Amino acid sequence: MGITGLIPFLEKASRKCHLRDLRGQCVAIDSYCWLHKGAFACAEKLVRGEATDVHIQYCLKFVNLLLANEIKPILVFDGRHLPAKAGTEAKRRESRDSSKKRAAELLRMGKVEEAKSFLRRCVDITHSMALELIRECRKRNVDCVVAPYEADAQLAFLNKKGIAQVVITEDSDLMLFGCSKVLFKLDLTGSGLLIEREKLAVAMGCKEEKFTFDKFRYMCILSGCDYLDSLPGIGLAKAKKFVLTTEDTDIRRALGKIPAYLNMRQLQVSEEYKDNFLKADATFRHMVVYDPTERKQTRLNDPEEVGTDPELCCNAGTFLEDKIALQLALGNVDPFSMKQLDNFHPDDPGCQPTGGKTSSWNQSSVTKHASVWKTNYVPRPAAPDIRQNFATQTSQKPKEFIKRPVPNPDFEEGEKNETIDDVLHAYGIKPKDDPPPLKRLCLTLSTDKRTKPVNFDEVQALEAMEALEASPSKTKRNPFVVNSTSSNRRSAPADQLLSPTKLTPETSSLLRNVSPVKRIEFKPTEKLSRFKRTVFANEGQKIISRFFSAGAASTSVSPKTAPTTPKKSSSPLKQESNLYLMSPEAKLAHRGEQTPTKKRKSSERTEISDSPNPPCKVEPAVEQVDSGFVEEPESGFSSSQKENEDEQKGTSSRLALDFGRKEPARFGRESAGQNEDAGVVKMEEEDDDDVVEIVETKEVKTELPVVSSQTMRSSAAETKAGSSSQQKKNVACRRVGLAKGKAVKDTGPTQSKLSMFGFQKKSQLK
DNA sequence: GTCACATCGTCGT
DNA sequence: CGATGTGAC
Repeated sequence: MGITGLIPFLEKASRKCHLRDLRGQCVAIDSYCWLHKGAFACAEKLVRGEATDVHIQYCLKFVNLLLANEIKPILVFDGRHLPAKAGTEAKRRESRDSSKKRAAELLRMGKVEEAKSFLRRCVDITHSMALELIRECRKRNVDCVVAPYEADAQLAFLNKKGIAQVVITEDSDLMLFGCSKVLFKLDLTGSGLLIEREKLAVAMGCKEEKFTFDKFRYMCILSGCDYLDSLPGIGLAKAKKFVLTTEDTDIRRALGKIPAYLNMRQLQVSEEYKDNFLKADATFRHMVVYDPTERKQTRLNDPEEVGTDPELCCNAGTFLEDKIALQLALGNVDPFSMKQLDNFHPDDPGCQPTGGKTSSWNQSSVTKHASVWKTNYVPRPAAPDIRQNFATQTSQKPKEFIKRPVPNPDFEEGEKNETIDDVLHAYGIKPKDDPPPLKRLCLTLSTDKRTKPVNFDEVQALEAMEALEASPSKTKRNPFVVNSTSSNRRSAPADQLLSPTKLTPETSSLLRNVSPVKRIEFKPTEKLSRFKRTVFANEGQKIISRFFSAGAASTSVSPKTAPTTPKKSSSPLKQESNLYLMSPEAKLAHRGEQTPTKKRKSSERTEISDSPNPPCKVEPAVEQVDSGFVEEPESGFSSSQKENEDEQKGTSSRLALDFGRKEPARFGRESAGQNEDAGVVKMEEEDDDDVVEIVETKEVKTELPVVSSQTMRSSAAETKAGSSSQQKKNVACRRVGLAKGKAVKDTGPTQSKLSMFGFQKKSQLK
């Protein structure tokens, strides 16, 4: 939920920012945001448990964008749920569950487009999705950290510790956790909205000397946060009024005065609310996080240092033993089941980056950045303006924020100039030859030539090209390059290395025994709005959908693969009904038309490969997981085109139950006690397993018009064929975060993004 | 002006 | 998740 309305509220503390302004810095990312947005592009596949990597590729686009701007990314993932958030999680699950029901109902009614919108809403980001992304990052030497609990606190910790100078997220909560710089709304052009802690006082309309970060945090909690609902009738505005009015430093006592200060006589502040307020506050301040450099869990802030009653930290998480904590932080174990899914270890010579399979745009896919997971990792020094922030913070709240650990003499002279630099950047003025970061920060206005506005596209193109051709031999300074001869880094003594892993193929194959079958029951009881009924009343009969293109037949499917096979719930009788959400492949299999192998014709492949933007194929999700499942030949992940082609050819061999092997999007919990009903989509949980089986009823299917999916696809193919080379270029450009080129400037969104970039200001300057 | 609530969009093509 | 619109005070 975050803090409702906080981002607009902090408008005065924010400014437009482009990634190029963060060059040379280290950025920690709330990866959930990317995964969630990426999952929209392939929501149906995810919900149905089909293999897809669209969401992963989407995230990698951002990663590449950061790399192209010479930024070191650290991807941070959510870990276990805090007890304090159990309610929120339950609500979300409920919401997903109901979306799922409505989607199924709409599908049953043949309203596919409507259903899709609901399918999108019930996608859950699972840890296995995170792990897919983590694996891709590992190949590229891009750091990932799974938070013990919430990614928010972990991000703040990396920021506080000086490991990451900026945090990228969509969640306004990050500000509460005390991040110094947070970049919101980052898009694929590289621009976003930067909110700085240093400017919070301005945003709150509070004098600098009267402002404390506590006041800001109290305000946010009062207005309602994830850990505590607000008092009725209290939002950000009232909360602000209160925290700026009260002089009482004892927050508990102050809370009692809310009704008086806000003229809300009817308002009651119970002791319970006060307790919960203090607990929520402690949760924000002291959540358990992971320190990758120390390889142990710690708290975001030490309760003792700030005098917080340890009792109040009851919702801020508990510590795990170091070894398990490391496994969790590396992403090797599922945070919920704590099952071991992988056995990556940064010290293991067998686990070194191999380079990810990427498009031709990024040949050198292994970054040169120093990994936080390497022993003796030295956090990069913050940029001067960041350091200034920390200095300010230190003077305001000595104990809450520490100074960056490693001072760098290179930065000592640059502080004043950065302000000028900021201004120049803000006005879109940038030197053509952007000097290396460290040097750039030391430039003065008088010595540089940065007076000529530079076309944004050109700048980006230039930078991207530079990044692409970056090689160790270039004279260009890359602040992240690991220099093995560097004196401030030394090899870790062998005895310091943790034993790579105790895992054996046997112990790590926790999926070996997985034979999942989930069923869920849906009753088509919910009603559509009158409007929707009107709109779709006539359309329903014409809807063309691959959901319904697989023909009739409903022979039972016997799972071919798993050593342990789905059992009772996959009885032929049950499988016979409900094919609504079944993948096309599954349906084919359902019809008994599967072929043993899925061999793609090279001619089909050619079209894709020759495109400037070939789908980045990645390794199968099961690659490093000894799941015990039989590996599909050449299955891997496939582009949507590939899926379609397979579907078109009808040569898919995927079995109905196979798609459960890639852990499908998690569905909401089964609502208990529902009766079976005709045309009901069902899921049933068994042994904590995650294979989802959703099938469609015969009866309904016969009511629905089955339209050749060939028709659809041929029209799609026409569209494709018509794509010009310019379009292809545009696509290719997007991959590395370039603006599309002049022609594209005319398009609405791009234009608006360009104008976001300071073109307005430049014109004002004239 | 402020708040609560419902609804929509997030991608990609 | 945020953004937006609407209706209630």
